Amino acid sequence: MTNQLDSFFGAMADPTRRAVIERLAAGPASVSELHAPHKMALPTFMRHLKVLEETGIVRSIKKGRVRTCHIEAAPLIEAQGWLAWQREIWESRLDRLEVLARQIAQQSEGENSDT
Amino acid sequence: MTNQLDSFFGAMADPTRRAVIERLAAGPASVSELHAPHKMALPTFMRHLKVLEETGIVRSIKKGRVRTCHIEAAPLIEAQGWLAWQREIWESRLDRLEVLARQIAQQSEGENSDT
DNA sequence: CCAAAAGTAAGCCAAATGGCTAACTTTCTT
DNA sequence: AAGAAAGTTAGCCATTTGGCTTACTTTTGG
Repeated sequence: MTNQLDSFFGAMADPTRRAVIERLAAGPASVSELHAPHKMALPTFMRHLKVLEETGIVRSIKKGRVRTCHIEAAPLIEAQGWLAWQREIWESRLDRLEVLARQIAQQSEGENSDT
Repeated sequence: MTNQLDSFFGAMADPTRRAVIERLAAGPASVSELHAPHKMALPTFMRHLKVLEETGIVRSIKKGRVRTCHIEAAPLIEAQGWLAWQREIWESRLDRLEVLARQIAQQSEGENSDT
């Protein structure tokens, strides 16, 4: 995936990975602790963790045989910023759009609007 | 994908689709207009549009032979909300985490922290 | 020093994703 | 009525993704 946002959104698109984020938001945890609530095999789960690390959303340090993971702020902030930015732009003309959409809808009385 | 957030993040993970959102934030546009800046084949592009529609991020109405697309607010707002929520939780303890991480790092002087 | 604990590594498989072409439908425009 | 314009359908293909098992390494507790 090309840039920061690509990999970030890609990482967040999976429920397991979002659950890990939610858990880590409450504080750091070991791989096994993070794995416990998920019924998939450990190696499978590890790959989700790896995705999060490669994206920079999660960091980890290994002490002895235990790897402890924690959240990294920057990517989340960037993504939130992008969404906020988009929202600003289109919200500033949302009322106009609604009007426009309604006009088009009325002009096309008996027509398909979906699929 | 299970819930709203899954499909939303999934949709946003593709650069073509994000570009479409960015374009549509500036105002509605026809399929061909949206397609123009992208060098992929039309049918391929159409499938990106379809993903956006199925996710509810984009709506469209067809009048005559032209389909006009516009942005839908709700999903973006929900996603932004989720991110903001996460951020709140973990930012409230970020300083504590930094301290903790540093402690662990020091305890494990000559060890691997990655891979 | 030996076994359990905690990760890692390697490889296999099915389904989903993202790209293509070719052919078809519907709606203008002339 | 003919042809261009704007989508749409269908089907093909390569890569990626997300899941699994089996086997291995490194710590650590007894």
